[in-house]
Amino acid sequence: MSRYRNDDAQRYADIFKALSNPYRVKIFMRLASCCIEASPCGSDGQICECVGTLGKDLGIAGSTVSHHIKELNRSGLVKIKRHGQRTECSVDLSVIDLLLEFFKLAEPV
Amino acid sequence: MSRYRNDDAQRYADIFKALSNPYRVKIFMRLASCCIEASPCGSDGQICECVGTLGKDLGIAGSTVSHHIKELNRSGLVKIKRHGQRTECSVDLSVIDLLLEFFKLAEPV
DNA sequence: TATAAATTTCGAAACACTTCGAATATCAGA
DNA sequence: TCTGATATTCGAAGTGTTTCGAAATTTATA
Repeated sequence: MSRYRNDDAQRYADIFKALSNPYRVKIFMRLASCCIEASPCGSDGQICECVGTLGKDLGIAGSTVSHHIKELNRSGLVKIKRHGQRTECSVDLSVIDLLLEFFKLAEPV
Repeated sequence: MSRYRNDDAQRYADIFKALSNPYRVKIFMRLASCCIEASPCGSDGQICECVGTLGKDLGIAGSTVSHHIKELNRSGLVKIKRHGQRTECSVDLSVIDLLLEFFKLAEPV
């Protein structure tokens, strides 16, 4: 067990739970992709999308999209920031690094 | 959305759901770690642990450990193989590679 | 200030997950 | 073949998740 810190299990479980729903995975994919494809749309040059555009192609109610984004935010995967009428969302890269480390530790040296 | 294949969302959600429980994360950590720390204990030289040893420090019923391992297996994260009285478990490295790619795509280039 | 747009909160229904102990199954060795 | 060790399946209770539409909130603009 020593390659990992056993105390971190709950933290990782929370993050993976946030990605355990296909709609949330799609939202995450989209946010992660727009860092490259879209031009910066955030208020401070940070790249993000808002709840409305994220829910557009998902075929679920807006209230459900809002709920899913809140879950992603709670886990730390996604940052949200109100700007005017819109809530802008973006992937938090520090959590991505954490997860990359998590799975790198599972690979043989 | 084009850095990712939208159709893969369900597959990823299934894998992350398998890791959305802290006991399953602990089991995964332990299986991932023993590839280095423990000497090979699998029947064919493959490194693994059995249900009993995995559940030892978890403080939950054996039937629950069995259930969690089945979930990990269903998602493809863990291979299981009956050998004698014991069921040997090991991490499937191809899924680890898949997940490393998933999160690498979320990092800016 | 009044209205419209974007989002969140709320309550409810349906469904899925977690965990246990008891019962059952599988297998090695006496 | 009988026994003990290991593991799985089953049924049940409690809890958590998903989704919706309606209502409320927040903010820009007429």
